[in-house]
Amino acid sequence: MTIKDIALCCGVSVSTVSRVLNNHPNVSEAAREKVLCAIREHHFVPNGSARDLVKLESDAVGLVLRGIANSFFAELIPTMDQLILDAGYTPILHQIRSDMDELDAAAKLARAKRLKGLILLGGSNDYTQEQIAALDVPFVLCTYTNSFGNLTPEQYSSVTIDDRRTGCAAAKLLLERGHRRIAILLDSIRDRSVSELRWMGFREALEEAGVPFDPALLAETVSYDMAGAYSRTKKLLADGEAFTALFAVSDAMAIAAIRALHEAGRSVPEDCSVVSVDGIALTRYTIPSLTTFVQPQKEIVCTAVQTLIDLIEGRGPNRQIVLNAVPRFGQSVRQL
Amino acid sequence: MTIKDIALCCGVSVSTVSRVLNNHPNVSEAAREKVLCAIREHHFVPNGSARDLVKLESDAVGLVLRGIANSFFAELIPTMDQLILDAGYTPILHQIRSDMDELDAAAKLARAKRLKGLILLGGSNDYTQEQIAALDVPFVLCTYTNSFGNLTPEQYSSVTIDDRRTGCAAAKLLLERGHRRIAILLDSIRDRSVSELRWMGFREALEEAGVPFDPALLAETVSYDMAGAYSRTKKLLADGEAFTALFAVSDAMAIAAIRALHEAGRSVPEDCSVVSVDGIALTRYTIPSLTTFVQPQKEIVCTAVQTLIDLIEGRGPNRQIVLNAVPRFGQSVRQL
DNA sequence: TTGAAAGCGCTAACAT
DNA sequence: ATGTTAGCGCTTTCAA
Repeated sequence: MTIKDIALCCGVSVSTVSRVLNNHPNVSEAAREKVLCAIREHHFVPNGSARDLVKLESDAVGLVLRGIANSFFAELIPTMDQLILDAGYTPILHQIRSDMDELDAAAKLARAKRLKGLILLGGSNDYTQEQIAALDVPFVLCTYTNSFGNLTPEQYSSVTIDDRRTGCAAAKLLLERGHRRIAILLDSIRDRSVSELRWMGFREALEEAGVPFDPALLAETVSYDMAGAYSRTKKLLADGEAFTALFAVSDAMAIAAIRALHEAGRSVPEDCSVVSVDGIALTRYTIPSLTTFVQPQKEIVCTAVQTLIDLIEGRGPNRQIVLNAVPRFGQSVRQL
Repeated sequence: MTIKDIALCCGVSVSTVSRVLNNHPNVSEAAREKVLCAIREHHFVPNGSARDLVKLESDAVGLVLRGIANSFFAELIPTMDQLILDAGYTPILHQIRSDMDELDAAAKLARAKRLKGLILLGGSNDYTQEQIAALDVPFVLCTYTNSFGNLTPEQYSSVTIDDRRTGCAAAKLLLERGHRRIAILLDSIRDRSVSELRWMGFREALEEAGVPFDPALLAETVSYDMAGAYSRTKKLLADGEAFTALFAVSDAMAIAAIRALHEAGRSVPEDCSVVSVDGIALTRYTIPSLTTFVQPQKEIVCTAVQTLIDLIEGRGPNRQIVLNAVPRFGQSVRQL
């Protein structure tokens, strides 16, 4: 069923059908009625590819998401979707597998679908000039800080919290409460992701406080999921190193860690304090509720979308926006 | 940048470029090399719309998801994606807002994108013949049971657990452990969704056991999120009706309820047992871990994809598959 | 108010 | 092995 079929069965030309489809003014009531009727009757929906092809301009912006199962990002999507719609654009969600290069995927997507812009959620922190150059549409990196110094501010836009500073603040929060032997649970200290940055901040804070860090308290997981965090914490406990607090780089990891601690007979916060980062909805409800550095979801979303729209509509230069993650005090931390 | 530009700058015709792009055999090494080089240099990516338009057949199957933030469904997506790819098709994720008609959205999507098939995740349980008729491609309803009897088995395929029976089993599990005053936390008892079905099973079990249900123990939330479940449980507690157990129709709701109980000074399972449905990854890690009726995610995904592929490739008729949700015993239930 | 026709970028049949 | 060309379904001038 094509526009031609509809035209045929209504005794009008394709242009008239097209006009009706696009709410153009110059169509007689009679013709419009006839066409609409045929459309309803045949459940006709115009072919998107043909439509997109013929119009040089698209109004689509891509949302490239790494890992749909990551609650923090999943929680951002609905609002982001809505804001993009409100701005008059069409959001296109695209999730990519964790083993793929998100910038490459995004660049291809942008070209293949003629996107107006891109928002990248949850990528790495270490992009090369070349990778960035491949993106020929405006884009905003969500949760990226140019911490490895490869890019210049003119080259990219970003909205993020300061991961390093957040790691630092988390450590300080624990130090201030008397903790000295603090374990850290993270993905990897050299994956150029938030893990590495939060780890750097964490180390800094300890150093500044003159507290030596025992490498035995560094717990790197293999995978970024709860199972990995759980078993790694088990191992940490089995190794027998003493610690009174744990910093987990994500809420999900913290929850898995708390379970491991619990099973080892160590209550949180009585026997071990736990602090993490993200502030997903769940953390208000767990027992104990989590003390976590909340990423300002609403602000992140608004700023990211606004920045992108400004770029698309030529209203502004690339911007790097760094927001504050503020601690929300739950029940997972205690004073020593 | 189009295929024509590449052709021009390589001194070949568009067909040669197209052949290279599609790995066709009859291209000389020299030409292929030249073209590939130009493609790399210009970061050329063929226009997807033009491609899709020209080929009558697409290999796309749509995954229509209601609510990306729902962990249960979010956890299914990656595997489903992979299985679809393995079968030689291209998955297209499409999330729709909760206030939209998912069948209508799916039908439009199928026509607009010439989809080969559809998998619908997390819709309602009450579709009309008309709605179904609008779908002109094979489809599988994931978590649908024709419980309101509008459809005939020839009309649709589905993969689901038996929600009614699961509600029944949940109630029985609690009854067997001596509970008589059991509260139930759900979305709505008349939204034609899983809530209503699980509620029906729950009532059945009570009746069968000769245990009268106190309407004061029916807790309907306004929204399907944790905040709603939390405040509704608070209200239930404030109302002062006694109950020794709670059945929550989803894990997320159970977790929120446990927090509300906890804040009211009632521990789980000591002062109140809690059982739920879904078996999301998280439930193994919460404290207490949840006793929950686990939906067999892997089986659901495999069966759904297999059924769809069979339908697409004309290998089978519509099938309705009902799987078992089996309880996984956590720490949230105790014997009275 | 309407229709005829060009062309969006690509693939594939056909011709060379 | 390579080029020429006819559409895919639609929107949009332009002419009537």
